[in-house]
Amino acid sequence: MKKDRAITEDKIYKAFLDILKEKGPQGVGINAIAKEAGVSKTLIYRYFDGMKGLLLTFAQKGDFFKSLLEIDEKKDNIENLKKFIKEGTKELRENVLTQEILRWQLIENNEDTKSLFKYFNAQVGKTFTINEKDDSLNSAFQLMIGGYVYFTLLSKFNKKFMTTDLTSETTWKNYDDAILKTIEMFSKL
Amino acid sequence: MKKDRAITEDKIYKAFLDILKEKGPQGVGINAIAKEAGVSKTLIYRYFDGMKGLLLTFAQKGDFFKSLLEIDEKKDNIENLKKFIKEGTKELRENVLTQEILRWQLIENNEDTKSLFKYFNAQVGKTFTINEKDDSLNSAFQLMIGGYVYFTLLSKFNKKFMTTDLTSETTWKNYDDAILKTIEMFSKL
DNA sequence: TAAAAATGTTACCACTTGGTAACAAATATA
DNA sequence: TATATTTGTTACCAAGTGGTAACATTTTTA
Repeated sequence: MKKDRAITEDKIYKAFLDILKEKGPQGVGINAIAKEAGVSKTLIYRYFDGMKGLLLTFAQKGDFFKSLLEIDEKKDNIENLKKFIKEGTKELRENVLTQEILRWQLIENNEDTKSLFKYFNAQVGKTFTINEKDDSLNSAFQLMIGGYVYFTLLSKFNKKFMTTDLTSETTWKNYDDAILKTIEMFSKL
Repeated sequence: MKKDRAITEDKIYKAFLDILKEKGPQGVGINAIAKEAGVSKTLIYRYFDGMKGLLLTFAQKGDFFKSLLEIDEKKDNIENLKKFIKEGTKELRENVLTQEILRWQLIENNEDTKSLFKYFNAQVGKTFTINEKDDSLNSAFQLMIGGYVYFTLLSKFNKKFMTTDLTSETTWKNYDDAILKTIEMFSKL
């Protein structure tokens, strides 16, 4: 049998990502990862120092949130901000990995996840800060982004929120428009 | 030893509520409940038909969300709506049980939780529908409520969101104000 | 009071969890 | 080539999971 540590490490890491994407944070466990990777779990401890190290590697590689970073960073005028919102919300709904990390932060925060959340949130902070001038716009904006995250996560298990269809593309467009409209109104004050 | 089924059922149910409040959805398990109640787990199956029945009982009793129902239902004018928002958000931040059910909906949806979520969401729907007229106000309002829920749940494990302090009372007041302000602006269109 | 029914506990089951020790096989080094 | 070293698997461990069967005790009914 051929032996290659680099390949094995890759198999483990890929298995971790796949499980996180498919089963969410609850599915991520040593046994499950080893099984998915088709490899003995001993190697996860030897090469990654277990779950803790695996999450640290994940955090440092920063495989999440990448496409958002490519968006134009200039958010000083309304036009750029609009574009940023549109791209950002789209990215959020498409990037399952990012969704699962956000979900993760809602259900636990221990020694293992500590590093992951720290790196992730630093990344979010760098990307999502807008203006410090208007305090009420800032709050309104935060709430709406938070709401967008909430409904995105909710849509994994629920097709509807009250009467709103979370599977409909129109719903998300309405959300986008509502954010843009709100920002415009606040800007005209 | 004294034997009384009613008392035992109560101990089990209370234990379930306590665990859900303290440990969240992940802490809720047959063994944990039996231990907390100080009772043999066999009785949970005999009296409640296991987890499934326990959640059904919970759903039907409707111990969640109760204080919100006492708020004046008239939300036709701005003043009443404002009051409703203020009371509603306060209730959300104080009612841990409601928070944990909301959290639960973000991480699973199986045969056991089905009934619970159904009853709970029906209750939410009855309480939170406002106006069907203005579509963009509705979307904006939903997003902000969703954001409020998101940050409330997030605050259990995270003290901050970006630069915002989620433990500060001022933060939540800012959120309240932002919602009210947004509603006012939309109403004046 | 005697029999039947309801209530409760103990002990077990098979399965999964994270974690490690012992060993075998392949690769690198001398 | 001989010997370390690295890579990998198997087999185990203790603890925890949901679930049930067998048994003891108390309460109710006849």
